Amino acid sequence: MLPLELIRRDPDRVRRAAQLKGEPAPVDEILELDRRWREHQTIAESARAQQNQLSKRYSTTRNPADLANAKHVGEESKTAMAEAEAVKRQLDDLLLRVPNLFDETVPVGESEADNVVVREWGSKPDLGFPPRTHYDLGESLGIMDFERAARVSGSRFAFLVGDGARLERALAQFMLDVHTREHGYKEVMPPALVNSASLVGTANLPKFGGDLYKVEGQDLWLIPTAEVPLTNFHREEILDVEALPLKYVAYSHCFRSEAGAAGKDTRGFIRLHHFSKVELVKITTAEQSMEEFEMLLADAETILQRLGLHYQVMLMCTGDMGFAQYKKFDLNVWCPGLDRYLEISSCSVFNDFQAMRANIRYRPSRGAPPRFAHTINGSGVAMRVIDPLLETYQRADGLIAVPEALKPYMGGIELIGAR
RNA sequence: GGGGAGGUGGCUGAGUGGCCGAAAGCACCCGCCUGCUAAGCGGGUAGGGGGUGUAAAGCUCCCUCGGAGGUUCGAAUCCUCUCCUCCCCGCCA
Repeated sequence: MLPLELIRRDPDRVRRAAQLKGEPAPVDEILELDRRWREHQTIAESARAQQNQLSKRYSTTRNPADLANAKHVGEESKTAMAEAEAVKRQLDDLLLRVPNLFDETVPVGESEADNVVVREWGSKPDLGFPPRTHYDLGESLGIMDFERAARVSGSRFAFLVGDGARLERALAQFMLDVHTREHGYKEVMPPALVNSASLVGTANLPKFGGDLYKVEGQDLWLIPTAEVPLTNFHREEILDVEALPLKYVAYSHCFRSEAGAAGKDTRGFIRLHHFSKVELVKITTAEQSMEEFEMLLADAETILQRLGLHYQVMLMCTGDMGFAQYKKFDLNVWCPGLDRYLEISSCSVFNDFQAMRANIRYRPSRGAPPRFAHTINGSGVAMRVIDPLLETYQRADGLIAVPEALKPYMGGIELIGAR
């Protein structure tokens, strides 16, 4: 969230940022509630101060008049305090609904049409035959099964079978190895269920609960991404500045109910209720965060480069970047069969927006007051990288060549789908 | 799931109704002392919020001893609920 102090001092800046992001921001209500909260709090606290004084005096004098007065102002303070707390609760709830500001380098725009390609790597492959889609290939090779998944679970689920399942395992292993051995991330196996406080921390709640699966009757939710447990790993902590940046990588399963998304990307291994990915999370100082963000993006790109997949780096515009993000890049990988780019990674920096919600701080130097950390995350990368991989490495005979980087992880096989 | 013991500051740990935002120790910081270091001596060091202040500092008030309620003029301390940790038993991948 944004500091209340900032909203007080420069409400226009907050309003403008929200407007350019296409998000509502209850700035006027907040200012009014803030005024009322402070008013009630002042009354309550001065009554309380009187009560403390009288109580203290009574403890030595045992004067019945002090006791009576203490009781009286005690009641006054209780009433005013209740009022102040009620207002504060409303205020806090609204504060959680104010979108983040954005970096000055973010292009202003309304939709994905205004996003900017900042660089490309590789080029569209020329297969020399009409390319097939990954789901066509996957089903005919028997490595993806959507029909049975629909029967077992419902629409938008998938089975990976045989070499397909092995490919997922190989990719996870490969990505984790690169990030832990070469990029210095610490591997984590996080819980897939988290409580609502964690989801508030990463800003999935209170606004986006509809996208999540919740366990009935319990304060537990299935994670939509490992970002949630990884970022909240240090919730309510004051970190040692020497330990920063903290870098974590996790392979996890992700669950999204994707409300309202019906009709788009209904075919293929694309928009599933349950998928997996490798996620990168960093916790840094304010000074380091932009540099660490660029490095995290490069770490994610490394995976695509090693896999030999053509991609573009897309800088998201204000209208397409989301509620919590301060700046965001997508990595879009070319899919010859789908004949379009598919988002395989999304890398974001949040500044202190999440850290304020999750209360993650560090002490810049000994004796200095704690400051909120900056958080960064990105997919490194999503398992649906399988899609461009199948489509890029398909052969005219319908089999899939195993990319060099994955060969050590695929048990020596050269071709996927060969009997 | 059943029975028992606990959750206090950066850490260890005392505190069972007011003199406690909290002893003592460790760690850390400043100073003294010492040829240097160590030891010793003196002092300091929790977080959040309101008011005041151009701001930093300062001054002042309030809150916080896992969390939420309650009793009381007054709660770390008493009561209720809840979460978490540890030990024993049961069950289990």
